[in-house]
Amino acid sequence: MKLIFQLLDVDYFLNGGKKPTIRLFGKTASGNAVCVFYDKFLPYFFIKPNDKTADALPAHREIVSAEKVEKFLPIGHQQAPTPLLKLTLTNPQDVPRIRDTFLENKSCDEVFEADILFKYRFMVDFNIHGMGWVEAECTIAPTKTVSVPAYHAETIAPVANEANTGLKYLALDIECLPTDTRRPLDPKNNTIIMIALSFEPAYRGQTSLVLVAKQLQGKETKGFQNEKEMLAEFLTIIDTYDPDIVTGYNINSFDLPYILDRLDAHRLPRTFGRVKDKPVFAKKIGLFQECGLPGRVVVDPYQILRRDPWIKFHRYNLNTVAKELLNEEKLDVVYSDIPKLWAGAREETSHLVEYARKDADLSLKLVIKKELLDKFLELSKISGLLLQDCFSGQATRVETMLMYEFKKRNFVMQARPSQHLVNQRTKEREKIGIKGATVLEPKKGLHAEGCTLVLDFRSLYPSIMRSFNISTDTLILNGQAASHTSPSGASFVTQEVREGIMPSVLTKLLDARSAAKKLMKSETGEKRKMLNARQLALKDISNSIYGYTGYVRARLYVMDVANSITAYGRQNIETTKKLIEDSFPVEVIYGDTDSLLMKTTITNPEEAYKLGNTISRKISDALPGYLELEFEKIYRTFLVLTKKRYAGWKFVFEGGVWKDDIEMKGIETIRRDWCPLVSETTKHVIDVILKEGDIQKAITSLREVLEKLKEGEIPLEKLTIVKGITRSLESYEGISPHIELARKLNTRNPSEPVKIGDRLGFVIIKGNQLLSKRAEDPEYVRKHNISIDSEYYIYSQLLPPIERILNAVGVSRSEVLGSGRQTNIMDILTGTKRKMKHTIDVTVRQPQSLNGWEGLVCKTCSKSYRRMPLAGACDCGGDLLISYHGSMGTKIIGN
DNA sequence: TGCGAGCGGGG
DNA sequence: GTGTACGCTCGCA
Repeated sequence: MKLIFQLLDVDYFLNGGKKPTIRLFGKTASGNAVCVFYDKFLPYFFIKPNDKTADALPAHREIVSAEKVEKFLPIGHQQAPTPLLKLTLTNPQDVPRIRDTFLENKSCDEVFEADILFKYRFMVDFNIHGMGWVEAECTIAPTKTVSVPAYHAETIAPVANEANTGLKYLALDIECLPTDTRRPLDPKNNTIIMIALSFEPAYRGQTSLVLVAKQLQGKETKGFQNEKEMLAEFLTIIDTYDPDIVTGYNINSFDLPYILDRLDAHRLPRTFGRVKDKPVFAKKIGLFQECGLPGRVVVDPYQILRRDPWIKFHRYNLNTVAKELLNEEKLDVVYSDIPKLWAGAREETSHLVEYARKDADLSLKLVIKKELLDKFLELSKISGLLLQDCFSGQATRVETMLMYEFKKRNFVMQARPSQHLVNQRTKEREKIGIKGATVLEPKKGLHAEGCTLVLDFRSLYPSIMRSFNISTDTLILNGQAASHTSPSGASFVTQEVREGIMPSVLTKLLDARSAAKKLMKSETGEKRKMLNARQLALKDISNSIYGYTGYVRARLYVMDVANSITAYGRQNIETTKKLIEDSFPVEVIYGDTDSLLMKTTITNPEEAYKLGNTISRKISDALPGYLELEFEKIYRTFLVLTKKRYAGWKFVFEGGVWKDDIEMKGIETIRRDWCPLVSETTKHVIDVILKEGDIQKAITSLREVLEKLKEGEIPLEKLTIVKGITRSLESYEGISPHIELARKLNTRNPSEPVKIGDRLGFVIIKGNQLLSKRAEDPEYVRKHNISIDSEYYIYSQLLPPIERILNAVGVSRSEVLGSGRQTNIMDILTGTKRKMKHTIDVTVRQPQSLNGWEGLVCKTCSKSYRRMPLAGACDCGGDLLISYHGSMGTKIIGN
C-alpha cells in the first residue's frame, strides 16, 4: 500500500544484528498518526585517504565497504572533484570511534560527514524534510514497540506539498508542594499535586482537565488518592489522546523534567512518547534544557519568545507575556501560599486548581492563537530540520539546508569545529577584531528645512553574496587567477566559472519569498497564514546565511567570506552616497549598514515621495548586480543626536489621507529605571522640536516641568520608579534603593513580607542619607506628606536623557536651567535656527494612537537591532515598524 | 567605555 | 546520541 504523510519526527533503533531501522513518525492528510519503518539504509562517512589508509582499513571489521568516490570539498574553489573513500558501516554508533581512530592514527588526511546524526544522514540522502510530505510504499508491520499504526516501507520518497495537516496539541502545567517556599523545590521529596491539561482539539469532549492528587472532584477536575495514581492517569491520557505537540510554559526546564523525576520516584515508566522502547529524555546542556518525547514535538513558548528577535518583553514570565499577547492574565496565586491553599478548605484548593488550569490554557492559547508554531513549521520545511530541532539557533538551520544542497551538487560537508578550534577562532577574532558595517557620521541636529528621505538596500548582504558570487565554494584559496577581488582582499571566481552554492541558494530563497508574498495577496484563511509564515521563514533564513559564515561554531566558518561581504557592504554605502549626492540635489545626512537618509529642500510630502522614487529607480539601475536601493519613507523633520539615535516625523499616505507619526530609534523613552515623568517629558520635548521646530518652546516647557518638580506639584505616580525583587533580600550584597525599601517595608509590616518576584515602586525623598536609603513607598510619602528629592529627579532622572536631545540642537545645560550667561538668551531670541516653524503642505490627520502592543514593539525594535549583527533588510534602517498582528512575526513596513 | 558576574522561566 | 548549546543587563573599575 502507499502511505503519504507529513513528517513530524525521525529516529532509529538497532535490530538484533545491530543493523539500524529508521522510524519515521508522521500524520496523514486525514490526521492519522503513523509510523513507518525503513531498514535498508546504512551509516557512512568519507575520508580523504593517504598512504596509510590501505593498511588501516582491514583493522576495522565494522567497515562493510570502502568505495572510491569523487567529491568536491566544501571550502575553496576547485576545478575537479577530489578522490575520497566512502566508508560504510552497519551501526551508526560505531562511527565516532572509527572516525577518531582514523584521525588519531593519521590513517587519512581528513574526515567528512562523520558527525551527522544518522536520522539526518538518512533525510538528506532521501531528500525528505522535517514537516515535508513523504510517500512510502509499505505493508503493515506487526509491532508492539510503537503506540501508533506501524508500517514497513520498501521505498521512501519526498512528495511536493506545502500544506499542513491538522495537529493535536496538549498543554500541561504542574503544581508542586514545596516544604519550604524559600528553598528550591526538590523533586525527590516535593510531590506534584496537580497536573493541568488543555487540549486542542478536545479530548472526550473536554478542552480542559485538571488532575489533582487528592480526592477533589469537580467540573473538568479529577481527583485521585495520591500522586502515583494521578501520574498513572496522566500517562494513560497522553497515550489515549496521543498529542503531536506537547506544550507548556517553561515546560522544557521545569514541568517535564519534574514529571520524569516523580515518575522515577514511583517506578512508573517514562514512556509517554510514541514508542514503548524509548523513554522520554531530559538533557541539559549548559543552561539550556530540553526534553524529548520520541514521535512527538515539545514546544516551549517561553523558549520561543525569548529567542525571538522581533519581539521583546521587559519580562518573560507567563503573566507578562499573556497580558501583552493575549490580553489575559494568570489567576492570583502567590507561590508561597500554595501549601496553605493545598491544605486549606475546598474553595482554596479549587482556586489553586483553576490557577493551574489557567496556566495550561494560556500556554495553549499562546501557541495556537498567536501562531507561535507557524514560522517554525515553514523553517522546518525549508531547512529540512525536524520541527523539534528548529527551535534552537539559526546556525543549524542554515547548515542543514546547505547539507541538502551539498549532497545534490556532489559536495561533502565540512566537519563541525572542535571546542579547541572554536576557542581558537574566538581568540583570533578578538585579536584581529572584526570590522562591521559602516555607520555614516550623522549631520547632528534638527533637519527641518525640507523632507528627509529614507532609502534602504533591499536584503543587502544576500544581494551582495549574489551579485559578487560570494560563497565558500567560490573562494579562491591558492593563488589561482582571480576572477575578482573583494575590498577586503579575498578573491572569488565569477558566476560564469561556477555559481556558488550560497548565492544559488539565496536566489532560490529570495525568489520563493517573492512568490509567497505575491501569492499571499490572493489567498485567505489557512493558506494565507501559511504563506505569511513561509515568507517570514524565508526571510529569516536568507538573512542568516551571511552571519553563519562568520559564526565560530559553523562548519563553514570562513572569515574571508564573511569579511568580503561586509567589505562590499561598506564600499557600497560610501559609493552610493557619493552617487546620490552627485546626481540629485540632496545631502546624505546619515546612513547605517544598509540605509541612507538624505535631506531635501522639499516641504511637500507628495513631491518628496516622487523624488524618493526617482532616486530609488535611478540609483538601483546604476548599482551592480542584484543590489537595489528602495525608497522607504519620508520624515518631514528629522532630529539626529548621534549614530544610532534619532527621531523623525514620519508621513505616510494611507487610505487617501496623510497620516503622521513620530518614530524614534535608539532614543530611549522607556526604561525600567526611569520614572514615567522622564518618558513623558522626553517624548514631549522631541514632539515639540519635530512638529513645531520651536526649541525655545521645548525649553520653556521643560523649565515648567522643573519648576513643578521643585514646587512638589508633580503627582507621585509620575515619579515612581519600579524595580523587581529577583531573589531573597539576604542575598543582595550591595545596597540598592528598592532593596532598602523592601527591608524598610518588612520592618513596618512583618505580617506581609516582600516576596521574590514582587515589583516595588518607590520614590526618592529629601534627606541627608545615602540615595538608596531614601527610597520610599509612594503611599507612605503621600500619607506622611514627605517631600520628594527634586534635585535627584532633575539631575539624575530628567536631565541626562533630555540634555542629550537639547545638546543636539545646540542648547546647553545652563541654558535649560536658566543659569547661563545672558548672551544665551539673546541667542535664543535672535537665532534663526532656534525658531523655524515649518511648512507642511498637507492636511494631517491626527496620529492614530498606538495600542499598547505596538508601543512595546516599537521600543523593542531598536533594541533588537542592537543585538542582531545583520538581520537583513530591516537592520538598523530606521524604517522598521513592527506590529504583532495575528502571527509570530511581524509586519515590517516596506519589506 | 569596557569587562565580568549573574540571572532567566517554572513551583 | 555519527551529541557538547546562551545572551542580556547591571554593577563596577
